[in-house]
Amino acid sequence: MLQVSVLRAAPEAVKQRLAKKNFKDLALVDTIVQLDDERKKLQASFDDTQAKVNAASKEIGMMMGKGDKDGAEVLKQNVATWKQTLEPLKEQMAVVEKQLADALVQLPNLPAAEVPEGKTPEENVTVRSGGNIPTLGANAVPHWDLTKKYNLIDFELGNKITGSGFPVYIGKGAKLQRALIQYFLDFNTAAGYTEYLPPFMVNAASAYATGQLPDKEGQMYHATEDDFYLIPTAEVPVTNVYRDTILKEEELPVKMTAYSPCFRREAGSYGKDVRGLNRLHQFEKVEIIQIVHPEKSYAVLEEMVAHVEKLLQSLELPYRILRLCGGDMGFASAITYDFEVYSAAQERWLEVSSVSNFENFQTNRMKCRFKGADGKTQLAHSLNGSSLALPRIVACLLENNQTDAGIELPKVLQGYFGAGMIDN
RNA sequence: GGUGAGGUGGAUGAGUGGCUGAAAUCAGUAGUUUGCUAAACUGCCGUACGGGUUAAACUGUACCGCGGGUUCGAAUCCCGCCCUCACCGCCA
Repeated sequence: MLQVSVLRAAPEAVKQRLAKKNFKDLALVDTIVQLDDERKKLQASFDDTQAKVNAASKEIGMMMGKGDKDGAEVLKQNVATWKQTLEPLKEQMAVVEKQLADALVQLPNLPAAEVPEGKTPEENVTVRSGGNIPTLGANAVPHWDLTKKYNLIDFELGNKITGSGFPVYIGKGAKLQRALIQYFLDFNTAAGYTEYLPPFMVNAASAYATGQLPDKEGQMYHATEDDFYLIPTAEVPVTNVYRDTILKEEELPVKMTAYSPCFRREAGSYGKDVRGLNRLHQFEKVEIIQIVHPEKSYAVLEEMVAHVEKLLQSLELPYRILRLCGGDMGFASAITYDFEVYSAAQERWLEVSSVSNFENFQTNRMKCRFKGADGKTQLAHSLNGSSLALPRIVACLLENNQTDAGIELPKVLQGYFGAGMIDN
C-alpha cells in the first residue's frame, strides 16, 4: 500500500509512475488526496468536541464530589448537546476512512526508475543469460513423455484423486522432489537464510498484508468454514512473521527461507501452456525473503538475483534473466527480475523464479517497521524471490539431460538423489 | 467437541467506574560517580491520527484481545466474537 504522504507530496509524479505500470485509473490519486483532506477536517472537529466532553466529564466528577448537584446537571446538559454533534461526525469519519482505505488498496506499487517502459511480456528486457542450450537427439521427447517412460509422475492418477493440475509423484519422481527441496534449502541456509516451515493455510489478515487480498481473492483456494486460505506461495506466511512488528535497526537484515507447497486456482489457458508440469494447481517451491533497511534494498535485490543465478548455474541449466517492463510487473512490486530456463524439448523458455523488491509497499500494509539510530520509527523494505519453483526445473532437467541410457542429473543433486542417473 | 480459567505497555504483573495512558519490578537507554570487570544513583523509555515548530518543545484525540452497549465519565459494568492455557473426549 502506498503512503498517502507520498501522494500528497507529488501527485503528478505519482500518476506518471503509475502510468508506466499501465495503471488506468489515475484520477484515483486525486480522489485519495481529497478524501484524506476530508478525513483530517472531520477528525479535527471531532477531536475538539470530544476534548470538551472529556473536560466537562472530569468537572462533573469533581462537582459531584463536592455535592454541587445543580452545577453538574448543567454540565450534563452541555455534554448531551455536544454528543449529538459527535454522532454524525463519527459516522462520516467511518465512511470517509472506509472510502480512503478502499481507494488506497487499489493503487499498485510505483515502479522503480530502472523499470523498462512497456505493456507486454515481449517488452521485458533480457539482462543476461548463461548456460548452454543442448542439442537434443532426434528421438528426444518432452517431459510429459519422459515422466511416463520412467514412471516419475502420474498426471491421470492426480485427476482421479483430486483433479487436473494435481500430479502424483512416484518413486524416483518423488525422491527427485525431495532432493531438490533439500538442496535448495541447504543452498539458502548456507548463504545465511534462516529456514522456516510455515503453516500452509493463512487467515485473511495475512493474505491482505502481502497483497493477495483483496484483489487476487479468486486465485487462492478458500476454506470458507474457517475463513482460511491455502497459500499460493510461502511468501505469504513467512513475510507475515514480521507483521505488526517494530524491529531494532541492528536486527536487519532479516533473511528467511522456506519450503512449501503452493496452491493456485488460476484458471489459465489451455493446451501447450498447461501441459505436463508447465502450470499446476499444486506445486513445490522454496522461497527466500528479506526484510531490510530502506537504503540497502536495491543492493540486496542484486545480491538475491546473484544468489538465484548461482543456484541455477549449479544445476547446469540454460537460463536468462529478464527485467520486467512496467506493464508485466506484479501489483505489489517496485522492480522484478524473472528467471527463465530453456526447455529444450518444448523449445521454449519457462519461468522458474521471480525476484522482487517491494520497497515499503508490503511493509506499509503489514506495519513492519524498525527503530533507527535517531529513535524514529520507519517502514522497512521487503524483498522476495523463488529459489526455486520445482516443476519447470524438473521439466528442464528431464528434457535437457535425456540420453538413450537415461536422464543424467547435475553433480550437485547426485548426493541428494542417491544416484547420478534416472533410468529403468 | 465439552468444561473451567484467562487475555493490561518489550517482559513479569498491579489495577472492579472519575485522581490511570495506566503502579511496581525487570529489560532497554542517556548521564553521574567509584581506577578497570562490576555495582550504585538520577533522568528517559508504547502506538496511531491531528494541531504546532526550520526541527524540537508543547498540545488534542483514540487505543488495556476485537466489535458493540450502559454511563456525564469504562482497562474496570453488560452483550457478541476471537484467541490462549488447563482438564476431559477424539486423533496423526
